[in-house]
Amino acid sequence: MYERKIPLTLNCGLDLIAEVLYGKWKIRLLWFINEGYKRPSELLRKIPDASRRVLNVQLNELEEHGLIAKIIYPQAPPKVEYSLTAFGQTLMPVIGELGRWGDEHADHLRAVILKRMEQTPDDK
Amino acid sequence: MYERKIPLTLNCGLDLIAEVLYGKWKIRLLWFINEGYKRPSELLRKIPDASRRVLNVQLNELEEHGLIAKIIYPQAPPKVEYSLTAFGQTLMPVIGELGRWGDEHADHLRAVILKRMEQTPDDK
DNA sequence: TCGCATAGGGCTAAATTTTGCCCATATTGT
DNA sequence: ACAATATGGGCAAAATTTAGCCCTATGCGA
Repeated sequence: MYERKIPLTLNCGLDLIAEVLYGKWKIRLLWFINEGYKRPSELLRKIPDASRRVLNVQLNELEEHGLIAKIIYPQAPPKVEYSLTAFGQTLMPVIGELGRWGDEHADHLRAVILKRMEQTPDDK
Repeated sequence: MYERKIPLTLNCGLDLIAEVLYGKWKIRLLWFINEGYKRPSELLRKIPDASRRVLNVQLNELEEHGLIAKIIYPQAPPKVEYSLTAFGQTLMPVIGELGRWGDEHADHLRAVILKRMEQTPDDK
C-alpha cells in the first residue's frame, strides 16, 4: 500500500466525510450498491470507465471504513456480494442531496464546466 | 494549465457536483467564505495546512465555476474580497449536510479511519 | 484442451493534484 | 535602503491517485 507522507487532517465533520468519500468512484459505488447492484462484475459493468483494479481497491476501502459489507460465497467460480451496512445507509440521504443539487443545476453546471475547458483545449 | 488526457464524465448530478467540489480545499474555502472570511490572506490563515499556491488556484476555479465572486479593490497593497454568489449559496445547505453527517458519526469515523492506517504504519 | 466468466492482488507506469520556490508590484513602517 | 504585507502567476518537483498488465484459481461449455 501507499505510505502517506503528508498527514491527514481530521478536525471536523467535513474532514471526516471527505476521508471516506474521496475517491473517483466511491460515491458511484455506494449509489449502485444501494440500487441493488451487488456483485463486483455488475458494478464494473455499471461503471465501465473505471478500471477493474480501482474498483476493487475502492470497494475494499469502503468496506474497511464500515460503509459496505462483503459476503463471499464459497463457490467456484467465486461469487461476492456487497451491501450497505446500517452505517452506510445513513449516508445515502446525504449523497441524495448531492445528486439532487447537481441535477437541479445541471444546465448551469455543464455550461460553466465546459466554458472553463474551452479556455485552453482540453483543460482542467 | 494542465491538459487533461482522460475525458471527464458529466452524466448525472453527482458527476457535476463532484467536478466543482473536487479539490483538497474547496469545500473548506466555501465554508470559510460563507462564515465571512473573505480575503485570501485570511483564508490562508484559517487553512494553514494548504499552500498559498493551491488556495489561489482553487479560488480561481470556484470563481470560474460561478460559486464565488471576486472583488479587487484598486489599492496598493492589493485588497481582494471573495463572497458567495447566489449560486454558491444554494450549495451551502448541502455542505452543511455533509458536515453534519461527519460530526454525528465522528467517533465511529475516526475509529475506522485510524484502524485502516494502523494496518501498515502511515498508510492510506 | 482452449476460451470465457468470476474475483482478487502485485506491480509499474501514467495521470492528476498539490507543494514549494521564485519573481513582480506598491505601500507602510523601521 | 530594507523588511513586511498583500496578491498572483510561472514553473518544476513531489505526492497521491488511477490505470493497465500480469498471474492465480475454479468450473462450464464448445
